[in-house]
Amino acid sequence: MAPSSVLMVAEKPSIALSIASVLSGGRMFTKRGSTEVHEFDGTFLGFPAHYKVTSVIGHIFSVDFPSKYQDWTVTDPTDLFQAQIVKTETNPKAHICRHLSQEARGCGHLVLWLDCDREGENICFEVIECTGFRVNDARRRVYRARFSSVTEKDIFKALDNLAQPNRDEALAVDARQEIDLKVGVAFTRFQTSFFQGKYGNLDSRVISYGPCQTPTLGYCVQRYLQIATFKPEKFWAVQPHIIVDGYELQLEWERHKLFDLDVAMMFQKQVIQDGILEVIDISEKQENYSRPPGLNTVNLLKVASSALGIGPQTAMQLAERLYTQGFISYPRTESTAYPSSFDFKSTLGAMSNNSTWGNYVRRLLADGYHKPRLGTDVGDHPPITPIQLASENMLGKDAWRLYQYVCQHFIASVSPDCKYVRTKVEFSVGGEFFHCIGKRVTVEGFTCIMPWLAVSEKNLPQFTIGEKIEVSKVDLYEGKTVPPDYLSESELISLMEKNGIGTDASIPVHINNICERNYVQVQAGRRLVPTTLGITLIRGYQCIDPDLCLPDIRSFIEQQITLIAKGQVDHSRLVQHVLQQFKQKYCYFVKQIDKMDSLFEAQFSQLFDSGRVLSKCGKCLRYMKYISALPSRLYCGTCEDVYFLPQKGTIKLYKELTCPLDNFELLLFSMGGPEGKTFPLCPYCYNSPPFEGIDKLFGASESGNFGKLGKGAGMPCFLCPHPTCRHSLIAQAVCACPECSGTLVLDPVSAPKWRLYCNMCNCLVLLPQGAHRIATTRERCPECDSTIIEVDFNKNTTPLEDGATLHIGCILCDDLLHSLVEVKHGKSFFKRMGRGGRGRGRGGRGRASARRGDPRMSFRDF
DNA sequence: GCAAGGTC
Repeated sequence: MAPSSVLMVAEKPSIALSIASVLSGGRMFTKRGSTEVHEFDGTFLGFPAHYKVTSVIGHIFSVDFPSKYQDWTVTDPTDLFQAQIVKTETNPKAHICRHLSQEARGCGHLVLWLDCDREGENICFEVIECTGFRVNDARRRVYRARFSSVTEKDIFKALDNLAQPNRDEALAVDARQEIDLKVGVAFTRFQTSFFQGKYGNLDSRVISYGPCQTPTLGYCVQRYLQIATFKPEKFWAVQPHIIVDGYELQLEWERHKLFDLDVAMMFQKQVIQDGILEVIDISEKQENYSRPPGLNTVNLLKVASSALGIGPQTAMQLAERLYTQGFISYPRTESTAYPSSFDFKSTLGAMSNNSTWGNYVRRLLADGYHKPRLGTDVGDHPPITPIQLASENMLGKDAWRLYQYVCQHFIASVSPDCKYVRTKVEFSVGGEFFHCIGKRVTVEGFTCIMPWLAVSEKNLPQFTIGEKIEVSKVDLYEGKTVPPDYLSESELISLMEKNGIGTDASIPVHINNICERNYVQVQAGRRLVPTTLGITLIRGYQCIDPDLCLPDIRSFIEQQITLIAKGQVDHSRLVQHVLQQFKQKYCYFVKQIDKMDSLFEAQFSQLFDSGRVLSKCGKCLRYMKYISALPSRLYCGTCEDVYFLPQKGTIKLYKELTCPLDNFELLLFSMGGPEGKTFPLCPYCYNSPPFEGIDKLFGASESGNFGKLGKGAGMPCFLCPHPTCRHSLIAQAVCACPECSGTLVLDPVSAPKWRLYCNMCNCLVLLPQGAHRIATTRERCPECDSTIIEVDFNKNTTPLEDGATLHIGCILCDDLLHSLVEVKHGKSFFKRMGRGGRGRGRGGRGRASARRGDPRMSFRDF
């Protein structure tokens, strides 16, 4: 009987490799593919079997709305709460689903080695779906391997105790995905649409909302508000000094400080009047300063931010690289407990050849390293440890600093605790009590390797109980309470972890998000300072519905979906119930948005306060202002009208020319880059096309760039069918586009690099270069109906005989003109034009399908 | 254009 095939799937390629290496004893064949497949023969459940071990790369699918909900202008966000959702491949190019389906063919068993958490359980079912296995199929069985580390012992143990995937846990993740998507997208679309373009200096592409990012921002703003509303208070402290063995010693007051000057002065007077201190108690205490447990992601990120000045996003990227290069272990883990099988000796051995800590490590190995602290084992991955020794020039500066910390932390975790003796001497004088504290280190322990954590020693002179000492002076210290500093990134990470906002992998993403959305800025010492936009948003939520920005919103969702995970409630009933609650909150928020808007009004300038004057309004003939903040637009302060403009380019006045239809001054818009189009437009027509159906007639709504710009239909002059205006399509069109159903029009300001561009796609045709002037005429070519153009060559470079400069003809049918034009598409040549080209490349793809409804001849006929 | 979660 042929051995049956077993397909095993892990969450990432590295785990697949580890599992295959263990099960095959290193004798396997590795096949490339979407992800690697490791094959070998062995026994499975007591029978001979052929193994194939492969992996996914995280989630295979992610959720989104169907396309009919994708257009912001037609979808009411309220409808999103009841919308269908679809799962699509997260990374279609990776073809993971196809890969799994192919590998599963002919396999009689599927073993799921996904990470043992809820997300992993969810991915199990994604894998099952792709492979075509069914959970309760007696002929093709599905098994779940449960493992807490990728060690030989654990892998074999898991294989001997195969279980079933847990659908409830997977459904809990489905629920979270749907709730996060619907709530996040609904709020984001609404507030973006509401505020975007309303205020002049509100510069934001999208004003996002999310159950993780918004509470994260909330923490930063909360601290900001504490600082902003802080009222400093004066306080006073009595500070007696004594001189012992020639050294002056300042004593601390048992009352610490008082906020009443008169009372503090009264105590000072009492101490001065007495003038003699009595030692009333001396106590010594052994203090233990614990070595750290194993390093997990969150702690690495905190140290990276606070001590190394490396932000979480960058720190994770560096750690990821160190991991793939084999210098450190897997960097995404919550666990701080080392697996029982961890080989401390060899890891320490690897560390012993370093010049900074090598000596220490060798001593540790010789004297016997310490058992690490217990830590917590979440069952995901072992703590982050070094794997092999690296040097600075192997890694680069920041990667080296991060790596160095991983090494130091590891060594510290198996070092002795630091121990010191704390001495407290207490005094009384004038009925008041004072003390001083000394510290003497007895065992440096792990602080040798983490010197920045060293206990600072303080020596005290010898005192005896009952001893009387003269007070040398009594100061009254005056201080002022100070506000806290802005929230540090490291503090924020702690808060997020504690309150269950995000995970070790996603915490850096959320922090990055609120930076990118312009809600906070990272300032010196990696402290997060909220921007006006960030503050105004949070204050707005606080006015309307504080729940929206509180951390509880995340824990609420988590706690609800946990009911699904435990099988206590039905998945879809719970999702409907939670969404109903959020929908109510959403509707209330929409109803109350004026409250938030009034805060925006106070913080952001109205449109008429900002912008520079650019062009004249055709209605009132006064100048309008150009507002460059996105989305860029014109604002007429007199008419109080807004005219949206094409985005992502530069705009200027076009020679004070005006539109014959509405008298608005024309503008010239240039898209970026050397091959970007430049075209004229009338601000009024651009927003309100004068001829019905114009956008549809010319396909502008599908042409990508123009139909969707700003909030108008987006009709520049090159789409305008005005019969006599010299800027219209009718006047500037030359011939059909060789690439699409558009029309090539003359770029009126392209001299001396004259060119035609397509009014629909990005096809570009270069005209005779260096010509003095090129213009369209009203004549048509009798052969192909293209517009006859007039070229006035430069007299020094004219190709015409006898030094003549003026030539009139059709660029398709006139031999001379045709030999001087060149088709460009984006940055590369794609087609050889005409008969006589001078060494231009041949080949390229075939032409586009037949013209639709454009009577003019095309390039095809050459 | 939008969320949060996995991994690269």
